[in-house]
Order: sequence, then C-alpha cells, then structure tokens
Amino acid sequence: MSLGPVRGSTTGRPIMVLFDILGQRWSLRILWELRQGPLTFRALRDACDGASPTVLNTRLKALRQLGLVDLGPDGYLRTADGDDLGKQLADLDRWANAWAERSAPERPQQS
Amino acid sequence: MSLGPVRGSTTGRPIMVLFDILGQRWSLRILWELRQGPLTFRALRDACDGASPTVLNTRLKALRQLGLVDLGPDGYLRTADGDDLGKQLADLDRWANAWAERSAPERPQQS
DNA sequence: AATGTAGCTACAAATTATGTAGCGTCAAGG
DNA sequence: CCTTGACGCTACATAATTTGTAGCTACATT
Repeated sequence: MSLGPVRGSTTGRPIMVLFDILGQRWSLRILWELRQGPLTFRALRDACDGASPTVLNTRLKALRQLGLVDLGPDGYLRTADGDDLGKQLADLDRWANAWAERSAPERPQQS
Repeated sequence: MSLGPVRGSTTGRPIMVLFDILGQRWSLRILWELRQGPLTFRALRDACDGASPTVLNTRLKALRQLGLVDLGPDGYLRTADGDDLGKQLADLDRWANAWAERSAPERPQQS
C-alpha cells in the first residue's frame, strides 16, 4: 500500500499522507459521496457536480492505492478503512453545521 | 463571514464550504501547524516546508475570512472555531497512525 | 545609517484541473 | 447480427492553480 513520502513533507508521517491526498480537489468529496453505498463511475461523476473524468479517475486510483476505496461489482465503494475515515467526515459535517449557525445566526442559512 | 456558495457545489452546505477550502493545498496543513500556538508568517512558511508566500497568503486570507484563523500580535493563530476544527484534525492524526500500522505492519503481512 | 524582522506582492514557469470527445467492452432488445 | 445503452476509462487542448524567486513597505534595534 506504500504510505511513502509525499508532496510537501519529507517525514512521511501518516497524517501528511492524508493531508496530501485530502488536500487535492475532490478527494474529500469522493469519500463523502460514497457514504451511502457504491456508486458507478458515472454516478459518482454526477454526484460530484460533474467533476472531470480525468481527475476523478486520478483520485480514485490514489484512493484505491491507499486502500480507502475499492471497485466492486456495483461500482466504487469505500473499504473498511475508507468507511472509518468517512465517519470522521460525518463528524466534520456535524461540526460544520454548528459552525455555520454560529457564524451566521442573524442570517438564516438555507438547508 | 459569508459562508456562501462555493466551487463544485451549488448547495452552499457548510460541509461543502469546508471541502472547498480544505480541498486546497496547504489549508489542512496550515490549520495543523498552528496547533501549538501562534506562528509568524515566516515561521508558518518554514513549518509548511517552504510553501510559497503567494499560496500561504491566499489561504490565510480565506481562513481568516471563514473565521478559522486570525492575525494577532505574535503572528497567525487559530480562532476558537479554528481550534475546534483543529481538534478534528487531531482525531484524524490518531486515525491516520492506526491506519498506517494496519496498512504496513512491521514485517509479516497478516493473511 | 545599517541591519533584521515583520507581512506581503509581482510575475514567469511549472503543475494540476477542466471540458469535451471518444475508445473498448459487455449485455439486452429488436 | 446489429443497434442501443451503460460500463470504466483515456486523449488532449484550454484554463486555473501553485511554485519559486525577487523584492516591496514598515517598524524596531543597534
């Protein structure tokens, strides 16, 4: 699976590996969109507001290499690890909602 | 603070705002590096393995606009919100370490 | 005046992402 | 058979982002 050295960090610390992949556009979004089960390449593309197939495939390759995503018979899905990480994103979602309410209490946010 | 619509999403959902900023290079890293107190612009630059001042400033502007980072007398620091979000990153760090051990056990591959 | 530090900008080169078209494969329908 | 449609995915030119380096203004210390 090779969690080797990454862009922007010589340490190769796991968190840096994560920052490297998650700090690229669509990575977080892909993990997020796969939260409710497998999606085909094209369904994922639609879910991600039509991200280009080029990046999508590049990300999926990287995420698969890191063992976070896999390609099954019903499309792309999160692995056990990816699902675990996905839970952190769910936490992030909860946090973001609270944050938004805090940030703009006077101006109601459409949800 | 304007958590308005963002790149790659028409919904403007808080999590999408977060994905938008965090999905850009160095954003996660900046929040991470500010975990132990304020850093001057240059110290932050060094901490981030010499990220270019251009991006650094662009990110800092965005993070300040979102109310996650502020500029104090001792340099840049996380706001209460930013600190709160930073805790999520600490969780992520813990997760990443466990993940790395799982992914690359010392020598023998469990099978 | 000289030096050192602060935050920050300018700008060309390099890297990364987008948008659109299309390929090869397979399965179902006419 | 032969089209139709869905699948994962690639090609490639254009556009956007990031990098690296140099240098700016301002302020404080020597």
